[in-house]
Amino acid sequence: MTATNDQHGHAHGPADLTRNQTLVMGALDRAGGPLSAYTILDQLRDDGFRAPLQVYRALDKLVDIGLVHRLESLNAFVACRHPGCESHEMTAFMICETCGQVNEITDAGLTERITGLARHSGFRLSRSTIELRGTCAVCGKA
Amino acid sequence: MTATNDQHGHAHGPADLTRNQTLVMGALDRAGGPLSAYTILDQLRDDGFRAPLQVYRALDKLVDIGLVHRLESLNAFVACRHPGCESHEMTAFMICETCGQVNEITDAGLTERITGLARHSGFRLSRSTIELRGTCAVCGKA
DNA sequence: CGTAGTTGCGTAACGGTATAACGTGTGGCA
DNA sequence: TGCCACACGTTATACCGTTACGCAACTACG
Repeated sequence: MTATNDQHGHAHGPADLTRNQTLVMGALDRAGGPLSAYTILDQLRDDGFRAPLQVYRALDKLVDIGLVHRLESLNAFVACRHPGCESHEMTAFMICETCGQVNEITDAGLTERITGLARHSGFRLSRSTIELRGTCAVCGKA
Repeated sequence: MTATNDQHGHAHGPADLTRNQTLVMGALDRAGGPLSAYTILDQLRDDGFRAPLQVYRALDKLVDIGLVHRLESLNAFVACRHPGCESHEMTAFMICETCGQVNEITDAGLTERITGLARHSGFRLSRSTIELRGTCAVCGKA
C-alpha cells in the first residue's frame, strides 16, 4: 500500500485517503471506465472487502472530494478525468451505449446556459446531472 | 401504422393506451409530481395490480410514447407537462430538494449547445438526461 | 489521567429498484 | 390452419443502496 494513505496523517490534500478509499480509487483507475458498486466490491474481495457498505462509504467520500463522479443513468461510478479542476457541479458525460466509453466534459457555454436558466427561475442550483447517451465516433463508424 | 395495441378495439392516436397503461398514467396525473414505480404499484393494488412488472411494462411504453419522463437521479417517473411537443430527447428538469417540486423545461439554447457539443465530438446523440438539483424560488424565500 | 466527541471500520439485516423466465390469451394474416 | 406479434399475469431472482449496531483509533480538553 502507498505510504501516504493513513488514518494518522494530517496532510490537507487529495492524497489523504484511507486504505479503503485508496483501494476503491485504485479499482476505478484500473478500470478506466464506469464500475458499479457491486463490481468494485467483487474486485476487492481479496483485499478483505466483504460488504457493500465498505464500498459505498469510500465512494461517498471520493465523490465528496471530487475524485469520482456518479453516473445516475448507469447506477455506476467513474474516476474523474481531471481531478483538481473545480466545476464538479457542472460536469457533463457522453456515454456510448455500444462500447461503454464515458467522455467527461466541462463546457463554459453549457455551464453558463444552465446557471442562467436556474437564475431566471429563481432556482438555487446545488448540483447537476448531465448525461448524454448515444454512439461515440469510433463505434459510429462501424 | 401497423398495429393497434388496444385489445378492445379502436386504433388511432396517442390516446391508444391499454388498460394498464391508462391506470399508470392516471396515477401519475393525479400525483402531479414524480412517483416511484413501487408507489404506483401500491396505488393500483385495488385495480388488480400485483407485481412490479405490470408497472414497469406500462411505464416503458409511456416513456416511449413521450407521455412520461424518467428522472434518473430520483429513480422515479413523472407525467410530461407538455405532451405532444417533440423534443423529449432534450428535456431538462429542475428538482427542488426541499419541496420535491419538479419543473420541466426545454430551452432552445441549451438544446443547441448540447447537440453542438455532441456533433463536435462525432457523438451521435440518442437521448439525454439533464437534472438540476437545488432549491426552488418558493422554498428559497423561506 | 479520564472522558467525551469524532471518524473510520466491520457485519448483519433489510428495503427499494428492476429484470428474467415462464406461460396465457388475443388478434392479424399468409 | 398455423404462425407471429403483442399485451398480460405470476414467480422468482438479481441488482442497488441503507439502517442499525458495535468496535477501535485518534483528538480535544479539563
